[in-house]
Amino acid sequence: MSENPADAERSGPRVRTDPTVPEAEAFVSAALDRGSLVTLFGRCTVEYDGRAASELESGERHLMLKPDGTHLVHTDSGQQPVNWQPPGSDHECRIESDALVIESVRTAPDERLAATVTDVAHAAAFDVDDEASVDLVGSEADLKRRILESPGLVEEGFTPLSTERETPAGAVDVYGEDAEGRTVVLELKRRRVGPDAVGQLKRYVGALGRDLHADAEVRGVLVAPSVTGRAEELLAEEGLEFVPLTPTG
Amino acid sequence: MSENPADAERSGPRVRTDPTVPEAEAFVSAALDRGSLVTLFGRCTVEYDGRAASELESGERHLMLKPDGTHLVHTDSGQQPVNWQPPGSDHECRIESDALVIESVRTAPDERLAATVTDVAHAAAFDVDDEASVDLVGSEADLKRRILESPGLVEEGFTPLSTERETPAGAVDVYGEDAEGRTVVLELKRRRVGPDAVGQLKRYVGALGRDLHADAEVRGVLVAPSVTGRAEELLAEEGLEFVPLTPTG
DNA sequence: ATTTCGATCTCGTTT
DNA sequence: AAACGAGGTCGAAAT
Repeated sequence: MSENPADAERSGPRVRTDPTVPEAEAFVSAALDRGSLVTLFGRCTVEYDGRAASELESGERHLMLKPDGTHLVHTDSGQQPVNWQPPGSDHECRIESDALVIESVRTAPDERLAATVTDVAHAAAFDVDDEASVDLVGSEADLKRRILESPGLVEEGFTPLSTERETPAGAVDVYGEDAEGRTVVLELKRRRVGPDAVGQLKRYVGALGRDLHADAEVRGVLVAPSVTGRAEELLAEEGLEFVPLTPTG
Repeated sequence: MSENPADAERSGPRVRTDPTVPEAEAFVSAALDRGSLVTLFGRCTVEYDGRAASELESGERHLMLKPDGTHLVHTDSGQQPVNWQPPGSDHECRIESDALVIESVRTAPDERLAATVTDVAHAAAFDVDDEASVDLVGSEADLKRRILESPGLVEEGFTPLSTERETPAGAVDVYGEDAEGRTVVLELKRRRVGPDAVGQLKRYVGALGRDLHADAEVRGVLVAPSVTGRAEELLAEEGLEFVPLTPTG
């Protein structure tokens, strides 16, 4: 297919509605070569093989092909794509048995997604200009910042000494000492936590206890907005503590 | 905006290229009322407030509005949307200061995503017909099936007794006994595992030990394709075992 | 390249 | 509604 004159003139999106399969193949192929973001809507089957394997029978779906290799297959419900291929893949498209096959492949791990589109209802190609990146507030990093600025929020007399303290069990979130000079390990979570975080904290406390003198007392404190019932039991069982605190004031 | 005659005739997607903001507002509003899947491409800013809070400065992005309330904002890279709103939200669109504002709101938790589109390059609405669901192979459920069919894969003489065994720490993946009649707890993972899975297994073994007689010996076995170094250390430290096995033969 | 852990994790299941 | 764990988790930082 030769370049559509209407496309050459404009700088905006290129669009085809109800193209034939050969038209769609030429359109998508050219758009991928140009490094555009490509979207398609139509009836297709989808096959995945790699870390697992999956089959998706014929239905209408929305496909998105990103220039970084991402391939997303969306239905009309759910936040997550029904099928996908991660960034780093190579997109290829071809015609096979009168259908448009779009295949995205990557290595390490070896995996492959193939969408076979029998009816293309719509195709579009966008050249994306986006320099901005998202500015987020309310993460665990914000909780850490809040504690370092106001250590008294954890408890009267708490003094942070390090946020990079390495242990054989990994790096602890915040390492410091209390008013009596006892070692304190903080495990931070931005939201309500379950038993997993208690396990993590326990590993840090144990590893740090072995790292220091045998007679050293190490306190473990979980800092989060709240804890579940099971996590509370585990905390008591392990002699660990909890301080309620949110990432934002 | 009155219904475009070309739209009424066709059953396929409805499309607008380079609409004015009022045209786009009417188009999106009608499509949302119809329960269509709506996509837009254009220059916008995005604001989120809820579980956290974020700002995204002006740039070109792809928006997807699903009839279930999902709102996805994609850039030209990355598998994940740069901003989003989960299913269960209500979409609303309006004009504000010559821009198209699309806001998706939900409660429990209270959160809100608003995209302010200053230039609409493309808008489309699709009525999705998709009955099929994905058929996946290679999950943890497949690994469990494989073990129940061939318990000898775990070890000679292993006998599964239950896959629903409840403990105070939750339900164990597989509960059984070895050739000597000792209780065995299996924790299954479909892929290479880190320290978290060891912690999980340890909780089950501990809970089951307390549940049974005080003198009962409970073996804990992690079944997965492989383990990381730190997980291996933890296994040894806790007296737990590892059996290499993949979900698929 | 691998390991580790956070995430506005999402999603399903069960209580 | 809350809790709990899986996920083809993804993504980023550290090693």
